[in-house]
Amino acid sequence: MDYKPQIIEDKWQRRWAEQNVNSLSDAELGSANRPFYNLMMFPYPSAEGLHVGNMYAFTGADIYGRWKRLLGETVFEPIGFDAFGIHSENFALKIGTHPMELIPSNIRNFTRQLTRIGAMYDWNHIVDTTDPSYYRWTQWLFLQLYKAGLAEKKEAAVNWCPSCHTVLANEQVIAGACERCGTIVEQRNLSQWFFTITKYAQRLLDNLEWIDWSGTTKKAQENWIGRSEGAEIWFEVESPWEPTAGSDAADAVAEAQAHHHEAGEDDEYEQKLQISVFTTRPDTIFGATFLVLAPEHPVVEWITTDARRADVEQYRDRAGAMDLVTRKKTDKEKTGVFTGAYAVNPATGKPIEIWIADYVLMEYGTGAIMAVPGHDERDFEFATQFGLPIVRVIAGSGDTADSALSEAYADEGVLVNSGDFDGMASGEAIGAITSWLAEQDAAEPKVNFRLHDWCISRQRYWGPPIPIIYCDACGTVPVPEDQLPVVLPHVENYKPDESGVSPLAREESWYRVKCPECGGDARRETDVSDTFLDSAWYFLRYPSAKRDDVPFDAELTKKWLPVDMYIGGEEHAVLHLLYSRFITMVLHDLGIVPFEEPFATFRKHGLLIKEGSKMSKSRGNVVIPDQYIEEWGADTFRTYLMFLGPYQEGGDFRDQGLQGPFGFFSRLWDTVVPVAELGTAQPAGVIEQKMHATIAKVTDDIAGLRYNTAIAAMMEYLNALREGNRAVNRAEVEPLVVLAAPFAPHIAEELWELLGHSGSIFTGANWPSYDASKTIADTVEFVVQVNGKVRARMTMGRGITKEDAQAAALADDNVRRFVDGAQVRKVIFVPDRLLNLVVG
RNA sequence: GCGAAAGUGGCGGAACUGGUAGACGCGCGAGACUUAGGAUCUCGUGGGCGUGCCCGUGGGGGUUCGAGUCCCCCCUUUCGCACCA
Repeated sequence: MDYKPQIIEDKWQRRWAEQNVNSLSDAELGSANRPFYNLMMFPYPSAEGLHVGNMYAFTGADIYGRWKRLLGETVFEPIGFDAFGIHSENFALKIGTHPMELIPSNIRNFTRQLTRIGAMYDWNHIVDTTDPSYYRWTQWLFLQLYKAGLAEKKEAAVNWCPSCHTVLANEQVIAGACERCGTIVEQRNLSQWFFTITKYAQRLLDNLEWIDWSGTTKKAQENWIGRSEGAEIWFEVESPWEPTAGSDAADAVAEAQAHHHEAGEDDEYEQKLQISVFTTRPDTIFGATFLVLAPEHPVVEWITTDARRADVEQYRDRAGAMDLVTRKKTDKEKTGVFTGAYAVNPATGKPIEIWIADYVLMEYGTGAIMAVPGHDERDFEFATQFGLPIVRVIAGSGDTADSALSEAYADEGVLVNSGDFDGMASGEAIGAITSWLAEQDAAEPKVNFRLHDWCISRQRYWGPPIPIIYCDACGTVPVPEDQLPVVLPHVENYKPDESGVSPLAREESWYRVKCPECGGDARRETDVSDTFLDSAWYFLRYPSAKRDDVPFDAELTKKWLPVDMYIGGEEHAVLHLLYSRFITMVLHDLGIVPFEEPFATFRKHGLLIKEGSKMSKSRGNVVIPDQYIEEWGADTFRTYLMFLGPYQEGGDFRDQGLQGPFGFFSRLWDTVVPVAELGTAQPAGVIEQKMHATIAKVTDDIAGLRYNTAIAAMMEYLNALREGNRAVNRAEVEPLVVLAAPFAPHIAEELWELLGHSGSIFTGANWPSYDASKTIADTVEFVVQVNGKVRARMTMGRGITKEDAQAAALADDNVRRFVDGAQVRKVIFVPDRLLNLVVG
């Protein structure tokens, strides 16, 4: 009887489904004593089907879950579909099938594939983000944030493809062009909904200290949040300058005045406009020889002089037409124009020119910088280009106050040309100058974050409608919670157009509604929300997937969350994983969930490559799991994926490699089948030690996700069992079947049954235990070195003394060749390992 | 540019707090069984020659009785962020 994986796998997959082996009933969910929530990142159900990358992630997570289950924990391992979003919609447009038909068929295909890979998913607790019973609660979530003042609508620059008539995400713009049609993308200002995640920046950063996540993932979040400390400094715009009464400019001045009055200033500052800048280097302020504003900075139109207005307008138009990706390219030449206006450097009291340039971004800091060309590379380049003054205010070692600058000196040093601060170290001067300016009410210490507010609105069709109604009388009105979901209507023409609004804005019968407050005529928000909002809370939904009265049941949430183990790709380090943390933190603050971090443990898995190169459709080297599973069986395929490299680092997929695990399972089969007839016996002496050591190693390796070495250890053990053609007994082989079960569940089930057990190995077996004292062999291979070089290896009893070892070593002919005639100066003895004789 | 990780046989990869480099597997070589099997089983497999030695973990220094592992400098690759002030 040969090993026939396809027959076995079919049998057990059928049985698991029929007997509900892998799903938890609601009663079990509610009563579990040792709940373990084992989560993997739910897939986007693409039309291409399950990718080997998905399977790699899922298999690694499934092994962990199955192992926990064999350890006696109640493991909840759900799966779902992240099916809304631009990818699905674009693909639907391309092939001309409506997403409402395409997605369900993709999901059916994924379900088939996910069953075939042999993961123990709880098919009774599926989540599909496009199901109204799910997105109803996504909309509910939006309303909670709205009510908490964390959702607001404001104008923002977005990428717009004039050919596809749509907004594009930054990732969809390749070298300034639309990824689909190649048209050059423009910037448009559209009114967008934002979640103010920036209010949580510091906490999101602080909690990274204690959550148990892969280090690289934490680092990526830390960089993305991008905290920088420095100062905000105010530069007065020089008179003569007067705002027109009632203008925005006048309001801005009034605001500045209020600020000064608050600070107890007298009226000296009346009628003055100030431009605030953020800098991490206030120590260089004496070298700030001009200001640069982002072209779209609101102050620009008020301060520009008549003589310069034409040039300024032209430059602003050009910058505005440029797409965001090209604009942010670092290697392009610096451009900019002078506004004609001057500001006063608060440190030197001297007037400096105010320029606009596209290298200054409105979205970071205050949208304006003090340019210090002597000590900032970009400012240096700009000043050189336009002949602006460059002053040295920091001296590095060997520099004097007058040393010429051939390039920006951005390092620390000693202050020069800085008035009373000359001679101070730059590090110290940061604080000293900030305080000095603060006394004059010209600056304050400031922490700035790179993180932006999360723009969640999309002018698209395939997403959950944002549950907001606009009423002329009442303004912005949230849809009452009892009227959720706002169902996404089936729209024939869901193609985005030139208008800059969602296709839903063409559905008058849908967007015309009565105001929930006054009953008057009103209009729905026609934008839908970002897919990342769907995935920012799905893990909360799984245990309560079947509830339609609440988004998540309080008791179940308390019992099962935070997620115990979350495994996923590093590509989501900053988006999904950050948004989920933010949403959870908000829900915590609103008293809705009792924890503020959603994932107690997160481990990233590595990336798979194929025969040394990246997998891609264009290379045609994408591994499709189905073919391999059909050929080799799911057990072999799963095990090979885990064997080809360290799980957290990824590895190189080579077709020939499948032979290894397949041979292992064939030999395991050949070894166990004859044993099934025999009774239980004690493991043989030599085998017993190896068995305990193997159980210890496999257990430890799985816990650390070192699956490749766990598999190697099982192979070694099987090789030891088969060595010398001895009779193998049941006590030697049964633990191995259980060790292999997380990796190869089907063959493990079959062998378990052949060994005379009834029911599933996952409910019937216990993870084998080991006796630590039995993991150690009685003899060791002992090494003798002379001057650090190995001269002999000898088998010794464990615990041999230094004296005995030395005597044995000196009795060895080869050792003697190197020792005789020389003086032994030193003897190094490492118990049970080696003896090093230092001679000379 | 900033941040992170990694460079080990023909290949994928092992190697605990410094202590036998190359576990396990692929591939390859020889043999056994036998004859269309992607088999199975035994033995071998880092390189070099003088067959017990020499050389070997990206390169160069250093610490040490002993370095893949620790320290310094350099090179290369991959990934993330990037005109972030």
